[in-house]
Amino acid sequence: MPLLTATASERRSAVIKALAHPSRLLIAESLMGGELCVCDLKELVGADISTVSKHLTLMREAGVLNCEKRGLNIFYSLACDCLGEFLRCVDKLACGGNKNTCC
Amino acid sequence: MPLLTATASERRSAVIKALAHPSRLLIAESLMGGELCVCDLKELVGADISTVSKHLTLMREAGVLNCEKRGLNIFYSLACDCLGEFLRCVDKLACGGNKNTCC
DNA sequence: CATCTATTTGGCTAAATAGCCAAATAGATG
DNA sequence: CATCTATTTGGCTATTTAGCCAAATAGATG
Repeated sequence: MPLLTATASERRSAVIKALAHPSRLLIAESLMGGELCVCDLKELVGADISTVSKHLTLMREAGVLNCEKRGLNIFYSLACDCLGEFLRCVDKLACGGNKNTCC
Repeated sequence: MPLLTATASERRSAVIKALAHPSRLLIAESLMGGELCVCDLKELVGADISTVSKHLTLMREAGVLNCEKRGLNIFYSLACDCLGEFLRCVDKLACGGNKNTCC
């Protein structure tokens, strides 16, 4: 399913999904400190490098990350500086979590 | 995996995941206009009511929704008014989408 | 140009998620 | 209290996603 022909709603979901996996969220949070190369991110996440690469591809295709090749390495960075406010909302919700069980 | 004993990172991911599915995102967007009951949301989403109910349970357990029983109906509402800024960031990213394919 | 390094891609298996139907539950109402 | 309505739960199948390994690729370097 090519993202270029996706509906606005599908693209929104793809962006959110790109941040919904624990490893991918960790990657995004780490990139708030500046760009990192794939091998740095592999250390960070602690998974096979091919797994990390696939996470990065998914995030890039969703529009969340940019990448740039310099020398031997490929450096990934956040496509938008709004991640902070995104996470501020997430944390507000995550703190409350599970309190309401009326049903 | 009980959410009460989850790490902060797991709870964050659960919140984001709760908004990452197209039907669930639609539900959340609709609730920005005020609370709705399960049968309203069933119409909106157009899936089996049991499917909708499971989406709602997941969102509630993640902390994204609250619910309240009144009369025969159960009304769901957003647990936090920050969804607007959350989506503002998502849309910034969703617009850019897929532009960068250096690799 | 042969080789080395960093990264991606293909292919596979295991695990998680989504959706439907049928059955159970809880509370309202006659 | 029998029944009705709204919703949830259980159980199942199909689809999607995650992760590993091995192989391919792209560009840098001797």
